[in-house]
Amino acid sequence: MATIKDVARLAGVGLGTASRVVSGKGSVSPATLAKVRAAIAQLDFRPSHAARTLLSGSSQMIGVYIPVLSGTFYTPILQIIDNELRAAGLHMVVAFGAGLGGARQQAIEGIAFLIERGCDGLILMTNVLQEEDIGALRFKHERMVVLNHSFDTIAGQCFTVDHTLGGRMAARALLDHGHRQIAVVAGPASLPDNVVRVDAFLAELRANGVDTGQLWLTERDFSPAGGWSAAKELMDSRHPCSALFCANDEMAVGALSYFQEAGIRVPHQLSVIGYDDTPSAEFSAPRLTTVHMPWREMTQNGINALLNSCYDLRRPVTRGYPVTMTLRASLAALAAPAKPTRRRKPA
Amino acid sequence: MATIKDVARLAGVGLGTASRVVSGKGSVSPATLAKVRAAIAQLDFRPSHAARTLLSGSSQMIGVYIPVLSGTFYTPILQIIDNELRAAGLHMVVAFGAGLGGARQQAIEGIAFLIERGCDGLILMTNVLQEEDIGALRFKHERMVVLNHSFDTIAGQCFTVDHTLGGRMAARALLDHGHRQIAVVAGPASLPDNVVRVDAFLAELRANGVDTGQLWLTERDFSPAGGWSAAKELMDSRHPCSALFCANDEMAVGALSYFQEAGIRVPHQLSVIGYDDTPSAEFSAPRLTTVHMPWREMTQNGINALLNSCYDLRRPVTRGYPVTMTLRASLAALAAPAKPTRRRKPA
DNA sequence: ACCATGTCTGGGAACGTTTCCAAAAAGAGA
DNA sequence: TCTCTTTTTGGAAACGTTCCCAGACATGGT
Repeated sequence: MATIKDVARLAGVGLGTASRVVSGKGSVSPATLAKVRAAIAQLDFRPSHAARTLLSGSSQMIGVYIPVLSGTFYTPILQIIDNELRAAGLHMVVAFGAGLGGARQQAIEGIAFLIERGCDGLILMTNVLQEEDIGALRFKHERMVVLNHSFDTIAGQCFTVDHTLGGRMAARALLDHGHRQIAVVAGPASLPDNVVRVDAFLAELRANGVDTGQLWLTERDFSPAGGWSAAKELMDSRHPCSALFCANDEMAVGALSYFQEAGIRVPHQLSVIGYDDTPSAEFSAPRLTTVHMPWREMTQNGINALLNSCYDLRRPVTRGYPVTMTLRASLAALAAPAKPTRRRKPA
Repeated sequence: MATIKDVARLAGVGLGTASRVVSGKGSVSPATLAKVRAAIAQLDFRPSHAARTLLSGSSQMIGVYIPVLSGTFYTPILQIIDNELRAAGLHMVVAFGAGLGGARQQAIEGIAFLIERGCDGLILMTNVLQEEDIGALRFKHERMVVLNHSFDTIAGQCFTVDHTLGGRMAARALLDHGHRQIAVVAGPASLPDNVVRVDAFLAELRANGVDTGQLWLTERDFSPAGGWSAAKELMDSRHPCSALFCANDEMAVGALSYFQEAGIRVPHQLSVIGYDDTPSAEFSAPRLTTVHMPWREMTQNGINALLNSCYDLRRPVTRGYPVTMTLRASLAALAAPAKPTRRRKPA
């Protein structure tokens, strides 16, 4: 790889002059400019990123931690981040959870990797860290934002969507369509964002006179396989219900797969709604009605806040983003509200 | 951030000694070792990656280029790469296609970014580059492998799966289940790997006496939306057929979504098979029969070859990986082979 | 001719490591 | 005690950049 010294030598100029041409700062005579440009082209010179980072202390790199790459939840957000950062002339480095330890240990290690790599700022998507981890982290690396989870100690650097509103809207959508016998597949009880949405969902049902005490509810791990097994368990239980709320789209997709297999017709026999509005909801069979969470707005504002703190910018940062419902075929109005839904035994 | 100078000063030793402790190379007396270790812990010292890279010329980083992050195709492969690299003590940096230019321009830019970043080696997943781009690239950066596509000029650095066999197996699966009236949704004609699998599929049908001249075939862009619209077009055409082959799983999932919507029962009225065996196939409705391509084997061998060339290793590299069928509910045997399938008009 | 005011240029210093090399210290054998 | 080896140590050099400073050179006003 050619260095700037080679460029300077070939162009017959000094180091400083060559550097001025490369960086575009400082004045250079037109004749020299042309000479150096030619040398750069001839040698296919590209400045060493490592050297620049070492000298300037800034890597122009933002690190992103996500727990897993698979699934349909994180990748769209990653895509948004990458686009925004590129537009700002920055680059994204991603770390995933990996290794032997538990989710918390993986997160700590992944984040350590990003710091070590010299990232100017960090974007963290994890809800398994404890406040104390954040405390230790803040000591090492101040410039970071957290997406989709709020840590009390750094609430100002956390950007979340309104899961209370999301849960409530899911309930409203079902109630508005006449459903009152509703089953729920919740996510892990250890994840605060899951708890918030499910609690809000149940609260809204109660506020409308639904007895949530006798409602069928189970907990799964946010995976399609979990949704599938939960759906099977629900059907096997023969618990009467006309609608199913899944706390994320992936579980809803898994549930739809089971219902098709079992011969349960969605939405005619059973309505299903999801949560998140990930790409997997758009072409499921049937297409999934789901709570559209403002991931894009959350992400963009988080990035803006981070860049402000990293590079002394004044990008606008707002909080509180609208939650909407994406209505698709998996939700239908209950024709006869009072009568329990008839269901077939799985084929 | 503390530097090794701070460590040396705090421990009361010279720079070289501190460095020896950090890198673990060279002999240090037990007493000094303890002192330096303590200083490192106290200052929470972490060696600067940039400085190491600058000095050694090796970044311990492997760059991966993929065209898009969304969808279910690339992420599992990315996950495999990340796991393998971590196990080897290396790190992965990913670049996606982004920006204004076409796919080819995006790939060139993304790869340029990876080179600039100082990656020791490159893993490229793209079939839009031309041989001449590879030629230009090879001039700049020799250490690279290409996955899922073969460039003649660097065939030894390309790792692919056998799409001829894959296409043939898809055909065999349908023929074995009695299907002879088969529709096809191909991928983009510009992508060689698509062409190979579809040609092999058709060839196998012909070899078994199916007249592929009058077979219904359309071309889409590998997306679920494309699969959906192709399925609709097929139904609207009222072309008689008992099975549909989609050239990838994403299109198959989109097609399944349409069939559900239109009231076409899969597999009873129409069998559907996909290609790739991505995670999206596992919990579709119905679950998708698909050609399981050996992505893991391909990826691992590609990584091995790359690491051999980057770090003078002797990891085993093989070629030619088994292709299998993953049989799921979307494929059923044709009960009455001679009789055309009855179909309803979409609701 | 002289000085003031620019514009342009070249090279040293610094960034944080590791890798040398030489020197100091410590044993070991006589 | 002296010499010869071995272990341990400290610091200079280098990696490729950018920034700064000083100097060269031109321009223009007196």
